[in-house]
Amino acid sequence: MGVRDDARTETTARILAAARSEIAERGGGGLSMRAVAREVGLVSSAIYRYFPTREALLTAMIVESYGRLADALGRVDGGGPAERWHGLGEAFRSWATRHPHEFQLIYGTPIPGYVAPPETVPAAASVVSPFLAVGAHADVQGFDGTALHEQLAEPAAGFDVAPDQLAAVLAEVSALVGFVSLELAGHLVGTADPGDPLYEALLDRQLSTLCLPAS
Amino acid sequence: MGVRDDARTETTARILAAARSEIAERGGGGLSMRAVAREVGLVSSAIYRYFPTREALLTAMIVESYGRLADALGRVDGGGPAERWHGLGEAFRSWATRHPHEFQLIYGTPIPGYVAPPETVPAAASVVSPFLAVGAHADVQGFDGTALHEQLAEPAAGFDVAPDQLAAVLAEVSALVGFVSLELAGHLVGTADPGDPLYEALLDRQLSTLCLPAS
DNA sequence: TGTACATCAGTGAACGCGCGTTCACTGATGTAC
DNA sequence: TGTACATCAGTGAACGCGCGTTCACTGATGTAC
Repeated sequence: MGVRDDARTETTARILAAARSEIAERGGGGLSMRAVAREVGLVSSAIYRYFPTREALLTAMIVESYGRLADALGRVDGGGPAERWHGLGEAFRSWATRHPHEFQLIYGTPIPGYVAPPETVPAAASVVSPFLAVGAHADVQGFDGTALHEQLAEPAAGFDVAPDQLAAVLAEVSALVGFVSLELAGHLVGTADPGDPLYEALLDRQLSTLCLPAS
Repeated sequence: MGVRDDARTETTARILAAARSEIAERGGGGLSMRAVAREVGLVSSAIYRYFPTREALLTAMIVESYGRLADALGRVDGGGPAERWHGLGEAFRSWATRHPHEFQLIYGTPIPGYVAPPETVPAAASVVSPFLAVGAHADVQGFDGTALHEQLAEPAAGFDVAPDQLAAVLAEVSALVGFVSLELAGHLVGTADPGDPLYEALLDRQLSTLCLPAS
């Protein structure tokens, strides 16, 4: 690792940071190679020494965002399954509130013309994983349709949970995504704004749906 | 209503239709005045005789999309509250699947730089209304926190429902939005894809959460 | 250790593109008398 | 009913802008002998 490699690592980091702040201002769809270069203090063409294409930079940002959200979830600890689910739910919304555009980047409207490459798949899974780890303790009722079980048998085995546990976790995580999306977009203004009490109630409802043991 | 007024009405309709097809191809963020003009067969500046600004055209599209979704929900009928909720859920997802970009336009990532004017608020409410009409028959358990009730007392009165009914309906509608968003974005590929069985299970879970009477 | 060559980060100009919006104009439609 | 004027839809040129990406270049860093 000579001077050159150090510089490359550092510049790459600065580009990613600049891209993140660009996304925070204009959203993922508005991410512009030239704007990022400007912010880093490089001439626009220099970016292409690091990311061959806007798509590549976007992919890096998406993977990084999943990672940061997963990290935030990973910091949740202690308590029994019920407390952990609750903690995960809080951490999820709290991260989204602090990084709305990164949240939208991964769970919002797909960016027109951008196709997520396969490397984003495990990154996306790393967010669902902690929820699944807790969901493995759920005594799920009602997610037991035949078609559903057939479809989910294989992926559930891969995650080491029962099919109805996977089904319930997917449904409940999508409920969290929905709530947070609406809240960030201002759809709750005029009714449940701020959203804290309703989100609390939603999490409590999830606990009773999932029949998670406490302590 | 002379020739001039007729022409104006018709051209306005053609512009809206063109804008809708543009949105279907590039999404709301990519809506371009010039592209719409091109599609209608007008010179680009002519659009400004009809919509003074891109914002205004976007607003018209948003209001129209809410209206179309509300219409689709309005076509759901028959049965008791449980069947109607189920029907509304199906109609919601079905409309979103048929008009993904219009769905994203209203429930997806806010368009950078666009601020929704007040006229979009009643349009948005017209989508929640049918769910609330059914939710008024719900025997809701668990959405009864003090803070939540205080916050929702006034809006709930406006909608002629109890605060815990409003809370539960908001939470459950946001769950539908979340599921459909994830599905449209391809987040369920690899697990619950196609999403029909899981969505069915989600609706069934909602029925039992809401304790809606059948028949 | 010193020299010759290869690598590669960053430069600056250029490509071709599309965008929102303004403006002076034309000609057809509408209105008042 | 006919004429004079006002309205307004649509035109075409122009404004100033930002974009992604390519390319030949320079000079500093790295490597082989």
